[in-house]
Amino acid sequence: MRDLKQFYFFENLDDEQLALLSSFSNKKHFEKGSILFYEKDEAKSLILLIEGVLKVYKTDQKNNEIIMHRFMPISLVAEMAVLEGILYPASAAFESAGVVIEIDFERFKKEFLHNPQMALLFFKSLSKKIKYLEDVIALNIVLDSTARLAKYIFDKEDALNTLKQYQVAEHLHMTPETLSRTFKKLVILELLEKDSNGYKIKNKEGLRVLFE
Amino acid sequence: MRDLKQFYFFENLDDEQLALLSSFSNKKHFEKGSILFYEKDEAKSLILLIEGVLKVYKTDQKNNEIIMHRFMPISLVAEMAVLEGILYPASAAFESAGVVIEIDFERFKKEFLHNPQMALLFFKSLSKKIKYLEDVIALNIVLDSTARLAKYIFDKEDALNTLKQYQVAEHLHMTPETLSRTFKKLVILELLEKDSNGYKIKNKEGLRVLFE
DNA sequence: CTGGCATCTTGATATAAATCACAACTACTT
DNA sequence: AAGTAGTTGTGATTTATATCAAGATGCCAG
Repeated sequence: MRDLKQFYFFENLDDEQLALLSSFSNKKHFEKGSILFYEKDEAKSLILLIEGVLKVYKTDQKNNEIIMHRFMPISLVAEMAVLEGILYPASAAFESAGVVIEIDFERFKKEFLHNPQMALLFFKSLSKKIKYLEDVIALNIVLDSTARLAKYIFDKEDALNTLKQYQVAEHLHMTPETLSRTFKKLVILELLEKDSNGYKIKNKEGLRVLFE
Repeated sequence: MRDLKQFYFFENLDDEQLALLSSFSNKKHFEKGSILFYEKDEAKSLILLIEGVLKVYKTDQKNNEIIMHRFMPISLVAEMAVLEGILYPASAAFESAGVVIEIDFERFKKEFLHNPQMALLFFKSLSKKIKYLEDVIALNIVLDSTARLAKYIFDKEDALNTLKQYQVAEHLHMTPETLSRTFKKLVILELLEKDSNGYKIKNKEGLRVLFE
């Protein structure tokens, strides 16, 4: 119940509502690499990611993973499947240890959907995701790899060295080799510098020029 | 009011509710090329596209248009801005004559958000858009231009020659030159044939092989 | 029907990024 | 401390697609 409250989604619920919600919610822990759901599994619950990094991906015929979405806490994951009552269109796996809360959707619908405040929160969560996807499109289809990396660094200044480079490469839809070369290029341009902890921004406005 | 009812979104409303909704809704007609809203305009209404083709785009420093989204009827457009109460993050223009219904969001929120059925419809509409965007990502980032065109043709068999080729090229994020060459390739592979009305599918399952 | 503008096609060239191959570095594990 | 697996860096090569430049086709207006 405390876990539910920490999620901005539910912060406006009173204790009674929270207790009700807890009665059909379920907290689960996962290890790095474990699968949250597989493509074509049935979707019965709303899933809130509250800890860890979760990737949603498909595999093509050559067994390449296509990462559709990478979720950080706190997010609502793959709500489409539950809302539409269809099977999961992709698989989800943890890239770190993680924790989720599963909320039984039938009960949720019955008990909470009439609450306008709740509905509005839900809308916002979805539209946030829409914005995220639109950004992914703008980032990946329009910009070249240097610009993509520059924008990525610019946006995540603080969290710059939290992902492995090959994960960043996946996220930016380029190969690790290209990423490595692109980092080097930005160092040569004196926009970044590299020390024992990884890369650090040296000239933030210079980065901006590359993608705007 | 009849216009509202035709939108699947509202088909479950009774007459009283529809009348109420009409009282703060507004139907507007637009000519080809006209602007529905500009980037940084204030968003006060929900916008339903009920006729025509609407593009949502940004322009970069070189004045290239980046098309974020192309809407066909019947869609809910750019709801994020209203939901979050922020300025439009992109501009929208009609590529054909068009009709929209604008619904005052404040009133909508007050009158309808407590209706669970309505809320659920709203959710579905948003999640439909999420799915669309995920498809755009899967289509454009992962597939090469031949596969993109094959999938496009496969999905729109009937509406194959409704857009100009340069519009299709935009949609598939390739140049008209590349599109032309790719069409030719598919004809050589005997998956398509070309007659006076344009291209026609000759081997549909053959097309599928290219993108699956 | 004819000139003129849009669009589409085709060819030649340039370029960004993927791929392939392997070397260098890092961080665990026993 | 050495060995192994996982990660990152580098060079050489290939590939897909964009770009540049012209020509061909279609299509409307007078």
